[in-house]
Amino acid sequence: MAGVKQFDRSDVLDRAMALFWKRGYEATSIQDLVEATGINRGSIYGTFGDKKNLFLAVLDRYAEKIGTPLMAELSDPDPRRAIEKMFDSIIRRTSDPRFPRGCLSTNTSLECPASGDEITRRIAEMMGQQESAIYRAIRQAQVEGSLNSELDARALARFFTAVAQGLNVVNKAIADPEVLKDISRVAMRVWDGPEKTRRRRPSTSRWKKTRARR
Amino acid sequence: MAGVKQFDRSDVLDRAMALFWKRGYEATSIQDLVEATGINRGSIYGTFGDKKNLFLAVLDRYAEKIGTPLMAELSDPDPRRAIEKMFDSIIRRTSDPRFPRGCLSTNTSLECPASGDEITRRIAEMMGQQESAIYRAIRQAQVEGSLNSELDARALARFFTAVAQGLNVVNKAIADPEVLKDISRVAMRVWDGPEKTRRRRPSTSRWKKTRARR
DNA sequence: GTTATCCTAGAACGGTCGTTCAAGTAAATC
DNA sequence: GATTTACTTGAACGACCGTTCTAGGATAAC
Repeated sequence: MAGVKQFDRSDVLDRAMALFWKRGYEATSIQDLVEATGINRGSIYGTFGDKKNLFLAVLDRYAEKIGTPLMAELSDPDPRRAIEKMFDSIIRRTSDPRFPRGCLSTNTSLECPASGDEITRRIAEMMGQQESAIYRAIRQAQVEGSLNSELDARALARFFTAVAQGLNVVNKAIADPEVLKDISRVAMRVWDGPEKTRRRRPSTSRWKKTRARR
Repeated sequence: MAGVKQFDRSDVLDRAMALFWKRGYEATSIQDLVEATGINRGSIYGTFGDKKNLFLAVLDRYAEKIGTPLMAELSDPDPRRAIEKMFDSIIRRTSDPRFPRGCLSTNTSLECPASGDEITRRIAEMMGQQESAIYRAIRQAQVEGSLNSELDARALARFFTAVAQGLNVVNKAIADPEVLKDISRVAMRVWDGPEKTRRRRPSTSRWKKTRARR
């Protein structure tokens, strides 16, 4: 058995993803990955480079398999429904035993293996994409007239992004979906609060700026 | 120089805390701690036991130095002001160069060095205390009549706890306090949203239950 | 002043970390 | 069928991990 790859790249990434997701980046060793994926050390290094590069490939896979479907929930023309669906999707995954707790990128973000490195940057980028997707959903509804244009779309997007992260953190600590539903339910009340903060001049997401600044 | 301790325990814990906070649990080695604290390996093991026990001592110190002052912000009789102050305190710490990014317990919670171990339990407990403190502030205002008793105090407490965690996550990724202020500001709108979820029968925090279940 | 006590200092432990490499083999190419 | 190519395999690398241990010296007790 040689000369041709004995494994499927995506399959290996999925198994590696499960391990990193469950145990974290630092705590997952190459030996663990060898055992979990079934392929040899040499093949891992030959295919992905080193541990960091493997993890970056895993992050891409994560964005594709978990992130993209999550953003797709935002496609509902009613932004409230859209964001509610996004939260529901997060909460639903919580109860699915196929997935480890929390969120791979949130987990790794806080683990922070050296600030300012490529992994941290990549994760900040993913968070920025999430905020942007929410922002677009809100803005579109405002342009179409179905949502009050006085609302500060950027602030709302930032808020819902933070709540999503909060859900992931809480979920890591406690399993009960009822807690998460409470959080989501209360968060949904911000739409028509009385003190509508004045809309500011349009500003881009700060995520990218931060990334460039480092 | 022997026969009597050459270092101050709290001082060592503070230095260890800074390191764990900045780098995370797994990524911080005993050697790093030796260099940062200035005391010898033998003294660390003699005083604190092993790495895990040292970290648990650091967590206690963290609760004392960071957690307690944060909870104290909740003492304002107006629960809205109380929680606003708590958020402001988190955001203020963000801009203070003396403190590393994020929150030590949130960071470590997601790093998760083996689910169900003592560290994880201890952190879940700390989150539970935070939720309880918020809950008490809300309930008291309801009993005193300054806050609508129809509001679901438990759900609100869970929500504000999650937002606090979300602030910590976002802050780890981006430095801009304006983003955090947006999040806090929007979160404050939930107080008098129109669809006041019905108050449920009183229920204790789920944190402890989850803890016991493991 | 002697003894007992407790802390310090740094060498040393076995184990595991991420990574590399030489040897071997099946498929592809001609 | 010979040669090349590409992947697998498992041993081996040095470094560093968390932890232990021994030697030695300053203090406290008597």
